[in-house]
Amino acid sequence: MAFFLSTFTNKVDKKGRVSVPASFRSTVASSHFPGIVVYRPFDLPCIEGADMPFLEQLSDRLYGDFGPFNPDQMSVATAILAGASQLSFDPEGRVMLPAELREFAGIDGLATFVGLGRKFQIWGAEAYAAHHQNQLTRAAEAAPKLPPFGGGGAA
Amino acid sequence: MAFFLSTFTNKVDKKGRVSVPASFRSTVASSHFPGIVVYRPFDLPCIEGADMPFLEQLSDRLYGDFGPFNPDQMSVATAILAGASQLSFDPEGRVMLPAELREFAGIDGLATFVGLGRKFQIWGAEAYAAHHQNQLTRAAEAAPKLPPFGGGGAA
DNA sequence: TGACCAACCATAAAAAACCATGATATCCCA
DNA sequence: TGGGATATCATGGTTTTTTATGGTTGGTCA
Repeated sequence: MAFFLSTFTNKVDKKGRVSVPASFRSTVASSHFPGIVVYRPFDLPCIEGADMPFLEQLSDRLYGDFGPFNPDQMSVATAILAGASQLSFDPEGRVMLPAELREFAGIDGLATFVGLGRKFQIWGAEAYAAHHQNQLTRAAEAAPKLPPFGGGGAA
Repeated sequence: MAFFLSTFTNKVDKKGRVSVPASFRSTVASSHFPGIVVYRPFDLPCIEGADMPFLEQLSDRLYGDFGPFNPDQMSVATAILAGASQLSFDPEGRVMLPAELREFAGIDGLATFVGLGRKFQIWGAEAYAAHHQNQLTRAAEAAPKLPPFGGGGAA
């Protein structure tokens, strides 16, 4: 499954197109849908994205645990899947960010792609600068309190 | 199997025809029945739909989990399978929603297609706006209680 | 014959492909 | 090791195609 690292800032043109960082493109290239999937996270004012297998796994996992008609499962599925969009690359490696998500995240002019492993986030460039500082501070406090990783399995 | 994402709102014309979102059409194109199957859900005032393999799997799973003569299984099978309709696309990619389901869901004028992974829903546009808000609230409460997703969590 | 349904045709708007360019970074060879 | 050639990447604009939508026609079945 795809793996996203590093931070990149690219321009959003007047048509809403933005180049996806080349390393993000290559890591999703092998998946059956050669593009990205973006959705609106619960709490943060940004766009979150991943590859298609990530979303399929999320969907199938929810269905598998609760059967296809559990109300809590349906609410989470609605929140994430219904607001998600499949974005294909144009021949130059760009995608069109949905206007609704772009407005929600306040992205205008510059978009910052933030690799977070199995998923990534897209922020307005200025908003990310502040968020990044917050996260660094918080991480320094939180890291010592994390439980130990299981020895060798997927964390 | 087909995978449905995003939300689209399309017009229902005076003959009852609705364009199925292009991405929904393409994801069911590979299935042995190149159309959609719609049925009336248990609790929600909307139409639910999926591709044919989903319904087959649902049926097989009911029989497999409970045996072919379990009364509960039969009631679920009757509720969903007996009321289901196969809808083919016209050359422009539209379907005719069965009048009974359209009335049940209160769909009139605008129909909202809501991708939920392996299945989707069709709502009257106004009714969905309210339902969606409910779901978001509920999801925010339910999400932390769900077991962790593979690959690092979804939100 | 009349209601209904499936194909056909037309059109405007939106999205995708296409083409061109500047800027980096990389490679290759003297 | 220096420096030109080359490939990749990000970016902007134009053209073509797809989509969604509306209406019309022709056929089918009660």
